[in-house]
Amino acid sequence: MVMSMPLIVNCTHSLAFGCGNISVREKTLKGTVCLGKAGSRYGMAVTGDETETGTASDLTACQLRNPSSSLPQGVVGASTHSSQKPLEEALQKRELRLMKNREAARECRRKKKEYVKCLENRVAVLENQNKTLIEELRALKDIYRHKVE
DNA sequence: AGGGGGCTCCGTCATAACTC
DNA sequence: GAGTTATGACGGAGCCCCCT
Repeated sequence: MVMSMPLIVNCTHSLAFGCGNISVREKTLKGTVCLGKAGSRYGMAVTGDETETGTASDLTACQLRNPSSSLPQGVVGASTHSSQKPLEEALQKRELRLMKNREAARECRRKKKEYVKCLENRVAVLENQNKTLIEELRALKDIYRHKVE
């Protein structure tokens, strides 16, 4: 995407996804572009300057997916030398967290879809406007040409 | 029929950003 | 600073289409 100026698109459904600047935050393992929270949390941004940072994304998928690392503190190995209660509590806490995150992910995807649809609509509107303006310009040029002749 | 590729959706993880 | 929320990345599952 090449944009010299951030294109602000007024979109009633923009919600968390503003239409600001999109910057390439980092290069990932798959080589996909990460739409970072560069401008602000509530803005997608498009700028010319790309940065490449060494973050957790530089790790392998396996390194990132150590299952035990995601367990609440105290869960790993807790069963070996403590009663069952803290373990159960921790597992419950984890379940709750996963459930909340599941919901959050759903909502986030819904908003993103809505945002994309909104942008597509905006593109259609602008294309129509552009066509109309071109027509208008052509007509005015015609009128002018006839006048000078 | 079945297998491969592309697409979409979902759950999970990691982490930045936010809140208290 | 700890806890919470939002979101990109990733991998798996299911579906569809096309080719053999």
